[in-house]
Amino acid sequence: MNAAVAAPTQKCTECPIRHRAVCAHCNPLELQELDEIKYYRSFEAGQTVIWAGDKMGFVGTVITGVATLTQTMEDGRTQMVGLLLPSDFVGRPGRDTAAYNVIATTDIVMCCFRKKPFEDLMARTPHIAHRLLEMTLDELDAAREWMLVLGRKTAREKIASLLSIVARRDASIAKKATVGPLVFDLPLTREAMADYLGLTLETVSRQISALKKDGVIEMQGKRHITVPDMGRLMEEAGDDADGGFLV
Amino acid sequence: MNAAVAAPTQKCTECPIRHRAVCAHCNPLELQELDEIKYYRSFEAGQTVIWAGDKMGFVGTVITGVATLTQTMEDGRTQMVGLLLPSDFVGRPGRDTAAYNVIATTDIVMCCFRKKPFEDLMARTPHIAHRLLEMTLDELDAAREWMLVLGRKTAREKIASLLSIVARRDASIAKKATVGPLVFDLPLTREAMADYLGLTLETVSRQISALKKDGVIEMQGKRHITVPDMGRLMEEAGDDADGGFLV
DNA sequence: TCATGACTTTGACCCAGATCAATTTGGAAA
DNA sequence: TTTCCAAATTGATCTGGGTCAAAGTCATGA
Repeated sequence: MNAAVAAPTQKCTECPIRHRAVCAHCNPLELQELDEIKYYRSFEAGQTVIWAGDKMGFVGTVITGVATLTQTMEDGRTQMVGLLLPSDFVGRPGRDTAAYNVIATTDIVMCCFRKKPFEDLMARTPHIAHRLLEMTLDELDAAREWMLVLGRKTAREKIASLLSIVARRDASIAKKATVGPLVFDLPLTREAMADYLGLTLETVSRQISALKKDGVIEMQGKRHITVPDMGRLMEEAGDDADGGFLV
Repeated sequence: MNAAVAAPTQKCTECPIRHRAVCAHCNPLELQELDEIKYYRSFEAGQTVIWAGDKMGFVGTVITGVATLTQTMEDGRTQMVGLLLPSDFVGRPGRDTAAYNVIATTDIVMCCFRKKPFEDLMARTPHIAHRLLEMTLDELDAAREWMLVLGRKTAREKIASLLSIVARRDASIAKKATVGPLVFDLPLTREAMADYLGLTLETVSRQISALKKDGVIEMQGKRHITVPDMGRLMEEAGDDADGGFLV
């Protein structure tokens, strides 16, 4: 039950998130040593956690809520490069300025560690580096999966891919069965979805309407979504139905 | 001079590649212990090093030549998700099947380590995990930079971005000055460039012709390129001229 | 030298998604 | 309850890049 004191190499038993050994219910890095230097910070929806280029004196994980990592070009075009759901790690040991804007899209709570103590502990504790390497490799896989979405999928497939990712992450966390209808809240505005997928918000809106019309999804209000058939949604996303998605 | 025996934490003095502490001239992971278990493999241009899903019993780094990491959808759409230039690492400790197709686009030489001995050594040698974490974080940055290219740049900007990356990597390795004209060979076919950038090969060809016509680049034959003004090229790529690119 | 075939370029046309422009919706505050 | 307004939807039109098709180039080996 008490996942916080599970052996370091053991996966969290509460949250069977694919490819992720830690989750919001656990000590984010599964190490008791870290408990002593952690602290919590919360941010409101819309708040910027940190701007690209700013000094970043901490690392941490998202405990609850959703944040995004974005890049912006001088003319304002922006691309989301990371979607931070509960259990995701933020920050980079060994670098002292943030490379991306980190923005809370819902109210969030983060578990943070000041960078210096964290790095010291990491130097002393080989397991942290292993854990962090594993997490970083998972993130790299997710980024590469996303590159296929950005480079080769149609607008409809892109939307279906995003819904599929959020639905599965949400379902994992909530420990719902993966068969039968799936219900979840979209934690992103249409604009954020557009920035995620390299589209405009109008196209996002149109494609969501189309998926709704075709019965792939049902909506209650603007954010609450029901997926009657997850297999159908994944088919729309252009994925093998057995699910290659790594997020 | 003998970079292979440099202290593990020291950057390679031969190849000042931004964000990368190792290069083709060095022991790929800067650890003498690894010398004892390494072996070399070469592949001819066009050869597949490994298919996605196949068992992968080794990890390694590219020593010379260029390879690519690609993903393919059932209908044949393919997206390159990694460009492996000399010093880049391939393979993932802790996973036994390849996640992507690895294809040699030129003749290549790789320095390999059988996975089991490598993992054993990694468990015993904390520095390897740190080194690998650092490299993986660099790759993640590169992947995210690439996501901006895929999601938000125009075809012309995409081509300029790719040329800019290859030019800089090539220039770094060859230790050329970064001012004045830059000369290099494109190690990719038009089709591979298209798969990198999420374009068609026709669009790639047209945009290269356009950059040539506008004097941004000059070409001798189909692969040999001269960049008279690197700043101009980076401007075309939509980057700040001080160079944000992480590859 | 010529034939071969892979790679590249160029042209003509089309369409998915962008852009511009109104509305409409739904949730929160008064 | 009504008001308000950011977020979302929908329509009309435009265009960058895709698609299909036809040459052009060049390295290779017979």
